[in-house]
Amino acid sequence: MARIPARERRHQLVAAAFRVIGEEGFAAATTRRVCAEAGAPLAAFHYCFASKAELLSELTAHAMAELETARAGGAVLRPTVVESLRATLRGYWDTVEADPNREAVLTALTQHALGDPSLAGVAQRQYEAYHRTARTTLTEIAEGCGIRWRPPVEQLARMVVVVTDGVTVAWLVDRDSTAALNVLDAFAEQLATLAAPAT
Amino acid sequence: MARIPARERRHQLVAAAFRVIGEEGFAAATTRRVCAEAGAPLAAFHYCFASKAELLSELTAHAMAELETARAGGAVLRPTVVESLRATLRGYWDTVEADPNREAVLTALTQHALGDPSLAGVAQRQYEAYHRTARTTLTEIAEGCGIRWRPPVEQLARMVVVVTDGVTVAWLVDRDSTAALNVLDAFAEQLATLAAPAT
DNA sequence: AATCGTCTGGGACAAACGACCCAGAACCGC
DNA sequence: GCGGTTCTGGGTCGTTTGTCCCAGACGATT
Repeated sequence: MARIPARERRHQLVAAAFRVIGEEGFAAATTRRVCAEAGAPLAAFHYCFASKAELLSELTAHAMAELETARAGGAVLRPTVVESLRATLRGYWDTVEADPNREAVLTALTQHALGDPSLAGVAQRQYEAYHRTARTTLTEIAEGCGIRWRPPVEQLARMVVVVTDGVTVAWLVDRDSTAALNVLDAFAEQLATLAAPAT
Repeated sequence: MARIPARERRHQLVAAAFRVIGEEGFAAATTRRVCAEAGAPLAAFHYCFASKAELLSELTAHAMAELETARAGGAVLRPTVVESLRATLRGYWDTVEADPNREAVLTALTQHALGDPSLAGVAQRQYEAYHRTARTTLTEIAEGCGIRWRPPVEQLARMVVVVTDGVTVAWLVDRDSTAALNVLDAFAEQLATLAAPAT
């Protein structure tokens, strides 16, 4: 087995855990399974991490960072509001289809955090991050297109989170990309009707 | 320990598993934990069920039956389309708040079924059931209000599933009932704009 | 009251898990 | 080349899990 510095091993193990959870669910992510996926000796696990919880903690941070770059990278500006919304939502969607595992892991993470009291707050922070990126993206579009949002941005942000999340979960189940894009496009049009001329 | 016929024990165990999964997640639902929750001896488990998988299978059937009655009981008719949609969505929402565990179990079930190949198709059937009930409810409203839906009903049904599912998951995380109702009401108004006079 | 099928009680079991340990191989700066 | 650090290999430990077993207590039927 190749000798690999601990720092790099950590990343390998996190990435391996990411794949395992994404493909086989949270329960499959045992220390042995993760090490096998990473091609690492079992001893490497507790050499790199104090405990399994530490791996999970790092994985959570990693997943949320990836999410932030993916969803916040959004805000694609176009001449009209509808087109901007559609392009932005489609931009997000591209990142989902490009790496379905990321979303699978995030939903698995949410689910797991909801039941485990020791992870209380993790799911909340996750969704606060969702709302925050949705809010900034909506504001960028409003400024870029020279409009303002009629309802409070918080409310619109929640709608965005609800729809993107719902679309993603539905797609994870049946992998119907056409239906997913239909819903997102329809949502873009509906959202656009909530724009008003800037004050 | 009271002597209880096997048939009744089965129901007790299923109900106990339901509570455990809803409150503590899928991983907590061990045979011992479920029996303890049901107040049953451990031996009762494998006397009533051939395996844990059989319990899970029965629990899935039970959850989907509950879901069907809850979501399909919908279709509250009002003079206008908007009001009907809003009342129907709120009717569904009442059942969510009345029994949050049901939804928690269903999302946990989806998540679990996505990873486990031996449960392949369970999540798919679950979402097909969602779509079916959404479709019939939308059709009922269309007939009741004397309108027709401009886009294909399948597409609208998916939107309904996406939004209700998304709202539910978001609420399970932060329990913000006001925000949930806001989104549902806004969605009702948006959906109503997709109605056209009957042919 | 004797009998028979039903259910309980208290174990037992192998497997898999997280965690730990330590001798020694590989690598580094010197 | 040498010494010390870094990582690996292969094991062990206690716990928890699903599953199984069986003697015996119970309840209904006769």
